[in-house]
Amino acid sequence: MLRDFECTQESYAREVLREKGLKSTVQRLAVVHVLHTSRKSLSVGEIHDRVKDMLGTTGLATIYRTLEMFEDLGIVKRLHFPDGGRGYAFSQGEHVHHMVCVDCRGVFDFPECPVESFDYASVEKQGFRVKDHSVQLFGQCVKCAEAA
Amino acid sequence: MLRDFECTQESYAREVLREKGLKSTVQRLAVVHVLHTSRKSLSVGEIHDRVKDMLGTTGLATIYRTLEMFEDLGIVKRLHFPDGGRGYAFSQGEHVHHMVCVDCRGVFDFPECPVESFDYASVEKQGFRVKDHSVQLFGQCVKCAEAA
DNA sequence: GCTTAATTGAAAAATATTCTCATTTAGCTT
DNA sequence: AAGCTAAATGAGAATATTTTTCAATTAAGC
Repeated sequence: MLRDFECTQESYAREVLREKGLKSTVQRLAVVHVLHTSRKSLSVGEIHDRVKDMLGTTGLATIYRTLEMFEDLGIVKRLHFPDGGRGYAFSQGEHVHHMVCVDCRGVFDFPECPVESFDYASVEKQGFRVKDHSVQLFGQCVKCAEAA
Repeated sequence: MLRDFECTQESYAREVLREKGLKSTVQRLAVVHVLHTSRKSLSVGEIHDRVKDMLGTTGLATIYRTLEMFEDLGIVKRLHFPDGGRGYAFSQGEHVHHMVCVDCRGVFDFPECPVESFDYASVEKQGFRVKDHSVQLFGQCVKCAEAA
């Protein structure tokens, strides 16, 4: 049961939490740790299991609450896979997009935004006011491409 | 209990189904009808309710099975909302992206692909082989913007 | 160290999704 | 238009997922 797992990402999370007047509980920091040390995105159940490994008993509801909160705070990103599955990935900073390997669910960031330069004219002609967007690339990472 | 609801979209679905050797059941065609006549994306429950209105009794499992199949066939698109909700929208043709109104869940197509011209170089430098992508724009439609 | 509001855990409740299998039906074939 | 057959459906059980409730615990400021 490991408890000292503090590093950059945990400090970052602490700060975001403090700014919002939220508490930096061991459970929350453990979620950050689990996510940022994982190369691949994790399901709620996987996160729960790993946090339990770190802290001993931990309620599943806490994981759900933490993930929802972290998503609002921009600390984690929820990913949607073509097969309908969901995964969570650590995501420091605002505007980062992700590509995910559909085989291993590995997550790779890319900071350039493919939509940035897109001309919304045709869209806004319909009166639609664009406020946000989500972009995900799907494919295979090196390892999985080689394995296949 | 309406049963003659055949029009372009239903014919299209029939054709796709026939090509794959799948049956064009009333339930499947009803799902197509419900989706393409709806301006907004619908949840599984909403689709089920509306199909029941059309056909009388209809099993929920059938709705799930149909939606999964239609997604594979490219007839419907599953959308993911920022609040975690999911919705389904009719989506004739291959490469169409959607913007969704976060208030009314209305769906608006746009055929131009914002990612099309994106240079994957930085991404593929990492060895990642991009095979597909998902793009969704979030915002407000005219009506909801005015109402707010 | 104390205090207090925020957070957690555990279990129940509410939802959502999948599975099973007997029955029905679409799409041939004749 | 009746029969055949594999595919599809319905009903409900079984699972899985997510949310809620509330008493007990804990982080953070004093």
